[in-house]
Amino acid sequence: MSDLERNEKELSFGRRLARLGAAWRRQVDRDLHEYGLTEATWRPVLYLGLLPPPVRQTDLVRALEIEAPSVARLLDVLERRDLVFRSPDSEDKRSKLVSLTEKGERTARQVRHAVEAVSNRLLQGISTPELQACYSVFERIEANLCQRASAPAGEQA
Amino acid sequence: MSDLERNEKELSFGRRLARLGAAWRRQVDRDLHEYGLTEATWRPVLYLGLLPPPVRQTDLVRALEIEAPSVARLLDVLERRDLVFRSPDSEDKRSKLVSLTEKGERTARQVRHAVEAVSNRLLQGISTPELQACYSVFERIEANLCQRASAPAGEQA
DNA sequence: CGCAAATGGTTTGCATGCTTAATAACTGTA
DNA sequence: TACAGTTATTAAGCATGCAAACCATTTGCG
Repeated sequence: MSDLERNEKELSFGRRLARLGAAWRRQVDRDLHEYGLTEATWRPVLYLGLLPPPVRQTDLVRALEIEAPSVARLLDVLERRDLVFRSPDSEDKRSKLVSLTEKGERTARQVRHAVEAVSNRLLQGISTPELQACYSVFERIEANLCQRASAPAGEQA
Repeated sequence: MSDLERNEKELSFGRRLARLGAAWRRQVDRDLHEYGLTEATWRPVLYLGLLPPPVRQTDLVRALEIEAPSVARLLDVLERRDLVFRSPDSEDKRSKLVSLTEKGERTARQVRHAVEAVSNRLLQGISTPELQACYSVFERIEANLCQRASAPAGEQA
C-alpha cells in the first residue's frame, strides 16, 4: 500500500523543508552581507520597517517568532551599530519602544529589496496555483502540528 | 498584474519554509527528549543506522549536510554518552570509522520510530499527488538556487 | 489599599551551526 | 624520491537560538 511506497518521501519531507528554508535564508544573507548585515540581524530591521509604530520589544518577539532574550541581544547589537534605538514607553514603564535610526531606515529599504529580489528569483517559473497548492499543504501540516501527539494518528491508516 | 498580488505570499514563502521546517524538527525533538536525546544529537545516530558501513566522519558530513567541525563535536558528545565509538581506518590513517555501540543501535531504532511517527502524523490527510506537487515546486526552487544571483531575474517581469 | 499573579525586559548558561586555521596523511607528478 | 596540492579531522572563536532565573512594573482581586 501507499504507506510503504511513500515512506521514503515522507521521511525526507521534514528534512527537505528545513534544507530549503536554510538555503533560502542563506541567499538573503549572502545578498545582505555586503551591507554589513550578518545572519539574522537583518530581520529585526526589516520588521521594524514594516510594523506600525510604536513597536515594543514584545511586538518584535511576536513578529520575529523568536524568544525575548534573543530579541534583546539582537537589539543590543543593532543599537551599537546605530541602526535602532530604544526609548522609554510613557504608557508602560516596563516596556521600551524600538525605532529605526535614519541609517536604520535606509538599511531597512535595502533589506526589503534584497528579500524581494531573492523571492522573485527563487520563485521564478512557478505558477500561482502551484504556490497555492504548497500553501494548502503547509496549512494542513500546521493544523496537524497542533493536534498534540496524544493521537498517534496514521500509524497504518 | 500577478506580481503585486503575489507579493505578499512570495515574501512569506521562505519564512514559511523555515518556520515549518523548524516546527517539524521540534516535534521530533520533543518525542525524543524522553530518550535523553537533545536537539540535533539524534540525527547522527539515525544516519549511522542507515548508512552502509564502514562510515567515516566525512560520510556523515555529507549525509547530515553540516560541516565537519560540527560533526566532530556531535560525535564527541555521543561518544561520551556511549552511543557511538570511533576506530582507526586501516585503509586511510587520516580518517576514523564511526560505529554505533549496542546502546546506540537500540537508540537508532527508537529514533527511526519517532521520526516516522512524526512524519505520519504531520502528513496525515495529505494525498500523494499533493505531496508530489510540493516536491515539484521544491525542485524548481532548488534549481533556481543554483543560478547565481548574477541574473536578478523577475525584478518586474 | 495591598498582595498575588502576569508581563516586559535582561542576564546567564547551554546547544548547535559556521568559518578559519592547524595538523596529519594521502596522491600525483616530475 | 620529493614536493605541491588535496583530504580527514580537530581546535578555537563567533553568531544565534533556547530555557531558566531575576528585577521592575502593572493588573486584578479580595
